[in-house]
Amino acid sequence: MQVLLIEDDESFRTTLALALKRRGCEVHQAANATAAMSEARAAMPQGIVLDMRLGSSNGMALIPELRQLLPEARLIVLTGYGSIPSALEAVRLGADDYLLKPASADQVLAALEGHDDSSARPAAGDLPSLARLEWEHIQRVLHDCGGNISHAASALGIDRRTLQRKLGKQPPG
Amino acid sequence: MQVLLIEDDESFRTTLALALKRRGCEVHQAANATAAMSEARAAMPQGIVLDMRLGSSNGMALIPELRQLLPEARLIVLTGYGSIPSALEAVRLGADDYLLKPASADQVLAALEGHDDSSARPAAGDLPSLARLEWEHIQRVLHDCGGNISHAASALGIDRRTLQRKLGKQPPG
DNA sequence: GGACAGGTGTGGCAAATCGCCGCAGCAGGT
DNA sequence: ACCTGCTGCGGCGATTTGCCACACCTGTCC
Repeated sequence: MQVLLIEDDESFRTTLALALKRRGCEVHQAANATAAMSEARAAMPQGIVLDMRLGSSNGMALIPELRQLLPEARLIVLTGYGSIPSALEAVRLGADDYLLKPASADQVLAALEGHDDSSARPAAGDLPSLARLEWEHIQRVLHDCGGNISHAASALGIDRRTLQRKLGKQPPG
Repeated sequence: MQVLLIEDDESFRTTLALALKRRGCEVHQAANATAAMSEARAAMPQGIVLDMRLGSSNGMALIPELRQLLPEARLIVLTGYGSIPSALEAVRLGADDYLLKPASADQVLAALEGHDDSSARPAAGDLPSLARLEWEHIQRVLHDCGGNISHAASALGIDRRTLQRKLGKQPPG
């Protein structure tokens, strides 16, 4: 299966690309919107994995273009923070599925093959604890700020010192 | 506009029904799956608001039936705790939009009319503050526990007294 | 080189918060 | 009546938070 991986975070992209290759995919990579479109035209992949946040531009805008160029391709959106409205927007624009980072390579592959990944669908009665939710959100925002603790703290609305103290502790299990 | 409101929580249903009537809708109500289908056959509404959790049964299973009976109707899913996978599942089954409680009557009406509610869609780079995320999660879990503060507190992993104190304060803006 | 801005790690301290106890009231079931 | 479970409230010690300060490092600009 030919897969086009559009993702600006290089370490994450290469890791995922390697994992997909190991699972038998032929992987093309792109780090920005223009490279993504030219790669798509050149390779005509059957599967696309698209990050929502490509540097400054919005990956969402790429969905219709990709869909028009490759109507038959399987288009998966991969995003860091994700919300229900943005997920619905993505599928309205033509995406087939919508995954949250960190997503395992198996989850991505299952989405590319069109399987419903039941492991990602929480049971009806299971609710994350407050501490766990907080920790996951902190990790997401921190990664979103490129590891910049000061910016992450102000985005989270808490003191930089408090963020540092929270990061120094063990994640809740 | 004829609207069918399928929701088992009576107080929430009557409140929302009143609000929709005040906005010019003709509202039919149903509290369970069988009543919903017979009401749908009788009234042939143009709009449907469906709660995901109807007592013991799963509202998700109703979506294909309703869609088959009323292919032209606007079908909105309304759910208490909600997740991205379940939102995608709902639209795959034929829902048009997916809202989280607590949703204002204006939000519901906007969804019924097919407007994209931009107020619910965060800008691409905007990240919710920790306090806001915590507050929303608390509201969700609390509603999911049927308003039972003790159960919600233990589900959240915090003390009951702490939950009471948090609830006594204003939501973050 | 020197000045400067921005990010990070560390410490201290008052104020706010949390966890945990108790108590009383009130509804529902036996 | 009795017991069980949920709720609201107060208090107290332990923990956490917000906000200061300071030193260190890394670039950039003059």
